[in-house]
Amino acid sequence: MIVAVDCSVFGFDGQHLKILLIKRGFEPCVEEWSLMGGFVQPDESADEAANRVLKTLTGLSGLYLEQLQTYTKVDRDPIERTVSIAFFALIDIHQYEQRLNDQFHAEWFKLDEIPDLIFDHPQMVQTARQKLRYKAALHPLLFELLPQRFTLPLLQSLFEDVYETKFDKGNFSRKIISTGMLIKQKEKDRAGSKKGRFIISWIKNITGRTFTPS
Amino acid sequence: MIVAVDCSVFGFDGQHLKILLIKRGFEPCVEEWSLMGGFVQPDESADEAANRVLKTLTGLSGLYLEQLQTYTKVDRDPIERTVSIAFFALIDIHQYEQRLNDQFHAEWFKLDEIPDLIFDHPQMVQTARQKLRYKAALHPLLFELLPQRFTLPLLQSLFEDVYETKFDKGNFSRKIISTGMLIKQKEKDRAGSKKGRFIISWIKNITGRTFTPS
DNA sequence: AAAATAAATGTAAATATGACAATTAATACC
DNA sequence: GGTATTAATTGTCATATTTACATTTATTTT
Repeated sequence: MIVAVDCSVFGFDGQHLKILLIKRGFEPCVEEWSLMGGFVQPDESADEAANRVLKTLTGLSGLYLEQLQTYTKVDRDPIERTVSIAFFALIDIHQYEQRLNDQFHAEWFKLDEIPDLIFDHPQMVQTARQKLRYKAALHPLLFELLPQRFTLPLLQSLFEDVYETKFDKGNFSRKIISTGMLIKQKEKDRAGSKKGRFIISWIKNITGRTFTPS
Repeated sequence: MIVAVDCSVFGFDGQHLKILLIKRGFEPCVEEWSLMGGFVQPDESADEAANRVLKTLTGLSGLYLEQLQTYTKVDRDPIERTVSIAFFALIDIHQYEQRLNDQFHAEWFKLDEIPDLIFDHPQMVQTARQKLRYKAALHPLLFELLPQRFTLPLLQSLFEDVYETKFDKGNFSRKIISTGMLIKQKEKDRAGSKKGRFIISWIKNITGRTFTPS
């Protein structure tokens, strides 16, 4: 039986949460859109395979990567029996090397503009979205989508896009700051603002802190 | 590559949450304890394989079954490269047919008395426990471990065992009743109680209700 | 100086939590 | 019948959290 991995790669361009899809260059289903994937090799685990695939696609290592679920329907791949271990990955979209776009015919899509996908990839994407919301409500996760240095309004707009709602500015600020995960920098980001927004960064691997936006 | 399933089967005997383990009757690791598992056949999905395995082991169909995670370390099986899709199942321990015990050398273990297990099965069990707690806090799940008809004190002792803590009787009752999922029956269970406890049952598939015990 | 806007702070109602006490009800046992 | 036992429900109260909305302060551009 063939074992594959498929990755839902999320990014945030400052406006919207997006997902990275590729146009397949090989059979079956050439020229159709799909998640980026690959086969698990004899000498690697699924995590290693997913990391390898992501490195190839994005040029980045050490991305936030989480196993989602394994898809095993008998006829999910029309050619040969394949089970696919689905992952989702979070990346700082600005670190993504655009030159790789051409090589893999990759493109970022807004989540409400996703084209038809092959196989059970639509399901994978849906499950990935659900899990992202579910988990981000309890764990500091969405920071992975931002640059190391960002601003509070940007963070808020990310949360708002992920949860498709608006949050109160004051409450959001209080809550997010109370986690103790953010470090306010001296500098400001002056782009498109009179006063300028403080740059903040965050502490990875803080133990045990969880939060939910209000 | 070989694809297998392994199931953490949970039951509740009225006192403690327990897990069903088997003593392997075949190589590798004969006579060692392990989760019940099996190989995914060419004509079945992993869910179907898990259900088949569970049917064989417990005599029961339609158990609550949830995919956990897939384990893929290269050398996890010393004989041949095998990936294993881990599941956890919840069963009403009283429906379990004891006669199957002998056939599979199966035994129920309290969670703090689990023997050494083969391969990465200890990890699977740990992940299953975590997920059970995590999910049961937000979804009506633990009912699956009880008979169709049970009592409130029994439900509470189940929660207390799962979360290894005590809950306030009044608060627990208010909270659990406020979900609207319970139906109080006319009859009572008189075993070991002066007054007798009302039999209750629960409504499956109620939409969207979540709860956490206090 | 005026306008803009980020960031922080204030406040108040509504709701939830958690601990504990008290009451009511049903039944077994003497 | 009376008493003990325990299930089930209800009361209460302090505390914490959530949510909505308003205000203040600070910083910078024009």
